[in-house]
Amino acid sequence: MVKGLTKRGIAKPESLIQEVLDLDQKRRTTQVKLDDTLSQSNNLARQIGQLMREGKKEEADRVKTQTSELKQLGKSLQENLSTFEEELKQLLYNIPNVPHESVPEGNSDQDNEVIYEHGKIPSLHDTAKPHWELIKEYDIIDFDLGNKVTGAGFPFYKGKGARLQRALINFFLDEALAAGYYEVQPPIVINEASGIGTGQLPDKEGQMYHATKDNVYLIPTAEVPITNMYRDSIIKSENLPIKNVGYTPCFRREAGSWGADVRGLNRLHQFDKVEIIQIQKPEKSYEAFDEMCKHVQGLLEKLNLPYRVLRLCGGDIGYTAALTFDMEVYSAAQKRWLEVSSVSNVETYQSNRLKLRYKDESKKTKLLHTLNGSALALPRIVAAILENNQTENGIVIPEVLRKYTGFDKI
RNA sequence: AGAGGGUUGGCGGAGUGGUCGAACGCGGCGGUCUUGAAAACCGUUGUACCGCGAGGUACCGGGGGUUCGAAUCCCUCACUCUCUGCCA
Repeated sequence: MVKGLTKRGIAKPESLIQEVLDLDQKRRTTQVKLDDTLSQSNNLARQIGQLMREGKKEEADRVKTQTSELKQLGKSLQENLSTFEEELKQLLYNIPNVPHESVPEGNSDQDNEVIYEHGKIPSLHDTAKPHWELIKEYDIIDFDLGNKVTGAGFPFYKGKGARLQRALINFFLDEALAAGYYEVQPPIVINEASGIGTGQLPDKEGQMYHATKDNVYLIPTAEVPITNMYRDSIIKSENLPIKNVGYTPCFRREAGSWGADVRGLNRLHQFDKVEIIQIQKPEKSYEAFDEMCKHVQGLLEKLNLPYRVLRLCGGDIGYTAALTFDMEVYSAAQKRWLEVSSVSNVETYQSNRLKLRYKDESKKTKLLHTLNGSALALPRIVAAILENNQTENGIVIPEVLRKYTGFDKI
């Protein structure tokens, strides 16, 4: 654990862990004392009840005098206990997940490991354009209109642009269904408890749109509502694994960093995504992880997009994840790799907060593992399709999408 | 948004101050009976924390209060339902 947290660049994991252990010890001894005190006063209360029923009022009154001291003690113990519990909770909520042993060390995305590459990087003609020029030329995505109606990062998709988008959503959903996922359409607004359940709160408070009047948040990913479906539940072993897929818009405030890297569709405040999630027994969660990665790779192969798979390093991996693979497609005109999917095994980090459990063979209640992955995030896929498939006389729609789009060229 | 009702164990649904963690029904699990199954009957059946264990403690939407004692009384918040209004 110390090693794992060090990979994340946490300065002194040892002292942090020691702090947690100390606090837990204090919590425990306090609770024992409290339980004992309560036990005594429960006994006295029972005695009084007994005496009252027998009509021995004076005796009951005498016993009553004994209770006040216990009550006082109980109260202060209770206060101590609550304090310790609250401190412990705060401490634990602010510790990220411990990375899987295969996670490489590193501080930034520079240190991520490329573990697989697929497809040939297309060589485009000299006049090839980046997608932000193509969308203007063909009038399929309109940022100016978005600026007018909402603000930066909220584009309009128009005509064949809108239809391409819809085609991709349907294609991704159908592929997931074929792979055994169960389709859900979750709410795209969540309450605070859900945000805490999947770990967006308190860590990512600033990244979500917050409707303060009702204290609800716009989802940054469908992972939040779809995983929170199972908050506070004990899943029957025979119903595992749970495999759900859902399409939703996603909203991210993404404060900071604007510039060339985030031009056009590369980063938006609102975007569409099809998300797959799995809930699986601990011993099988890494099988599920591989299956999910294969599924995502299959999608990219069917779309004929060159891609690579990265194993994220300790410095770049998300707060809640134990292991994350990012899938990046090559966007030929920008000459850049764009992240289009991120598959994570969160292990028990979320289930612990969600109280998401199952009964194992020996009928013990145990925490499940949760996994999530994009399959896929739309805008960058659109960007890559537009750029990679551009020709002198139009943009060629990938074969697999044509039955969804109803046209084969833009 | 206004008025009123509700929130109890996997589900339904009792319970208005004292052995209530909670009747009863359904469902689940185990058993008897049966060639097998159904029916019937008997038993069992929540979660968490502490403890080697016996056992103890907490939880009847959340938080607080009254009381020796609260599922039951009071305050407060949330959610939900019905009616009215508005509305895709």
